[in-house]
Amino acid sequence: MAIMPAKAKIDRTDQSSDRRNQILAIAARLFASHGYAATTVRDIADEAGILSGSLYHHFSSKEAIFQEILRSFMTGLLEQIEEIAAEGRGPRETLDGLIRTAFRVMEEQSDAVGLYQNESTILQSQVGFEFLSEGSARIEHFWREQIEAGQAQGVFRDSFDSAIVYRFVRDAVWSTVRWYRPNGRYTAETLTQNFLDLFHSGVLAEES
Amino acid sequence: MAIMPAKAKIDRTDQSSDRRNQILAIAARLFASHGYAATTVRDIADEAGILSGSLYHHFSSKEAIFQEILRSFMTGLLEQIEEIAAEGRGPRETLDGLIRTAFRVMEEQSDAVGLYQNESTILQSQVGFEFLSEGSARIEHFWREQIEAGQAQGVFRDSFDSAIVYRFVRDAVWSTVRWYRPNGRYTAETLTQNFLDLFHSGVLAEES
Amino acid sequence: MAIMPAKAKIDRTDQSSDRRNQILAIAARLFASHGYAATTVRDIADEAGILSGSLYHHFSSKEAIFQEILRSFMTGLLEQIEEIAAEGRGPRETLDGLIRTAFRVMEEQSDAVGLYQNESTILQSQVGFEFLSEGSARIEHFWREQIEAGQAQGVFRDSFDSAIVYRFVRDAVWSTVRWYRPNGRYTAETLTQNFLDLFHSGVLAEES
Amino acid sequence: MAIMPAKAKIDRTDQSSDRRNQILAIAARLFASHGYAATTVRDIADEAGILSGSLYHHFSSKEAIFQEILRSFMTGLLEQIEEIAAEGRGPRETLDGLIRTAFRVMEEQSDAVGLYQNESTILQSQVGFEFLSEGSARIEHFWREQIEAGQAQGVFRDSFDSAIVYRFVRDAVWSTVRWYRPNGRYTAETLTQNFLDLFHSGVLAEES
DNA sequence: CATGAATGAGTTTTCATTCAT
DNA sequence: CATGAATGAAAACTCATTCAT
Repeated sequence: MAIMPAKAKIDRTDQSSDRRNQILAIAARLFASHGYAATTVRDIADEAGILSGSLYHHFSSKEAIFQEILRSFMTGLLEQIEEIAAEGRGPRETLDGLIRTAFRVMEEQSDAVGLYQNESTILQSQVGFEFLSEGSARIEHFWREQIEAGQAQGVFRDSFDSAIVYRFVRDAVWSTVRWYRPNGRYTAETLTQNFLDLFHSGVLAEES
Repeated sequence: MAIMPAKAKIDRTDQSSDRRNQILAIAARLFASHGYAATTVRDIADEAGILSGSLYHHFSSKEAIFQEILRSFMTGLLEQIEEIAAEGRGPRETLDGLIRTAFRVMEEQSDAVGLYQNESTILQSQVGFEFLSEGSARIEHFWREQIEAGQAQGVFRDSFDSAIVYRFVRDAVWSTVRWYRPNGRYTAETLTQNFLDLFHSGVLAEES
Repeated sequence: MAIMPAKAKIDRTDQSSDRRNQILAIAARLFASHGYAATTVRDIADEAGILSGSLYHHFSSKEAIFQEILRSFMTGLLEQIEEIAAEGRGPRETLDGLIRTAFRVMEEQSDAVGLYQNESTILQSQVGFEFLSEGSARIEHFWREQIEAGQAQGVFRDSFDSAIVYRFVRDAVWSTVRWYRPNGRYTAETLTQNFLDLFHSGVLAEES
Repeated sequence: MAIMPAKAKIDRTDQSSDRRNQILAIAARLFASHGYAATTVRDIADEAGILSGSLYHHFSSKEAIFQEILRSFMTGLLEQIEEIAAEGRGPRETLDGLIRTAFRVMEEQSDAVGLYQNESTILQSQVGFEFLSEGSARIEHFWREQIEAGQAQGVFRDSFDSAIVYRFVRDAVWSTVRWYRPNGRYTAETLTQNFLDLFHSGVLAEES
């Protein structure tokens, strides 16, 4: 089962020079913290220690930077999911794996995740960002297959709708990026544990 | 137990004229769909059928419009929660009530909710928007009291952290605004049912 | 000798209602303290307790208010000078009288004087404000006649140019409006005494 | 005796490029002739041959231009006065020197002087323009020291107040900028001569 | 690669003025 | 007389982008 389509590595100017990546990281952080529209190319250039005009030696436009950040995030995410799919384990183990992965990605790439969380509504139908809907549709499809397989096998209760539950889970997990602070009160592992616990069993105590 | 502080509503121009409210509604919709920064005062004025400068007869700035939308949303939300608190029911019933209310508010004020979801990260530490953190802190506090009371009474399992669970729930519920479409495939009631089911019991089938 | 031309009382809407005069006084104060351009009609209306649009029931434009203030100031000033001229005293007594009068006017109509001091450069060649140059030319003419008469009579030294001295005196006197504070350290009488002393004898001690 | 404080010139963008100075000169002229508020950034840009937005490449705001003009004027003026103070001559010679210098500065920097004359009232208590009051207080202090020293030494008559006389002199001298025209009827030297004559001996002839 | 100067189209905001009620 | 809503023109300022050096 292929989550990702045939590899189509986009490399406009694939001089993955340090400079480029450094700028991408700076931009991701600023976009995530102030919003894409509210971040100016000068903000990015300032932090990179160059003049705003000089950014155009590395990227063709502000939007190109934005796209590249999200595209590489989405590509990486799909690869991770692909790996889990490749393991071919049962529905419960697979979903647990997806959830663990999501929390890990949220921690490791918090800027891209935050950016996606804040701008996705607006991006959904934007030209040039179709890869986002495509990627997220592919992920949703895989998730629903797993949920429905689990329900068919009696591993999961069948009183809920797979699409709805998927979205609740997805949003709850990714939204943590808004309040999770590395080196804060909680570790990503604690979040994962708590989430899986809630996900598996809900809040109610056994009513034996 | 008081969720809201003493009423102190002193608006500089508190003429809740029809025109004002009409403009607020237009602005809320535009801010929610394109983002605050990407919405121009001219967009708002155009939809209101006036010139952009004329907006300043009603509001002192673009940000003032933004603030007023969020402030009245937060005020209304706190009132709703206050009502539930006033009923003084048990933890499970109270939380169920809060969740039902949230879905209802999400449906009725989707613009304000969407706006809050998309811009909250950026607003968190913005001057003039402190009422958002204050309100949300008050809500979180009430939620956690209920969760912990339920755990103490044995109604809820005590294997999870009240703060973490609250945030998962909050984010999952409010995030629905991003994909829920009135008159779409799902009703708000369906969402509520599915959510409560998941919230109460998780996904796993009884392992008897 | 007539300082003023035939009476041409300007009364566009000569309802010298209290309201009008009240507004003129408010406007004069604001124009004097913040400058004409930096004072908005709304500032004036606010202080008058009405809406800015309502000002237009009393005056045809912002500039009309400005003109009326300066015109009535100039008219009054010319009348005062006329009176002194009518006394027909000698050059020294006449100039002393003019100086005394100027300090008195400066004290009594500080707003108009201040306004004139700050905006005169710009107004000099403005259409609609020709009465200012006309009035001030008339005053200068009278002054120079007196100075030159005094020099001819041997009352004043004749080592200086009447036009230059007139301007030094005029500017020194009127400029006091910028720093003189009623009820402050100095009285207008003190200023007058000091000025006359300096004017008459300069700073140097007798070199006997 | 130090008139100026320790040099602390730290400009954010201290590239005294030709372009900057050129723009400053244009702005000074326009501000002086039409007033600060009545001069638009477009007026300045037009004369500089660029678009109004391009001004912001050189200066952060219209007010910043204003400040820079006045600040460099005040700095230069204080330096000149410092030089005179350094000569350490007697009160009469020192004051004569200050007056000569003032007329020279008035001629050489008529725009800045005119600007200061027209806008000082409004600027007096404006944030960011404190250096004006500070500078002028320092100058006043030096003048009064000289006047009082002269009175103590019997060089000057002691029938007048040093503060009042200083202000008369200052205003009479600087106000000439409003009517003095280079290449006009009078030279700056003529003004200086007339002023010193009046300043030293007043208008009255010897009453032998 | 980077600078520094500029463009041009747009933004929010201001404000004198008008006018139906 | 006054209000309240609006106009319309212009203001200051922003910012992505270009380009000669």
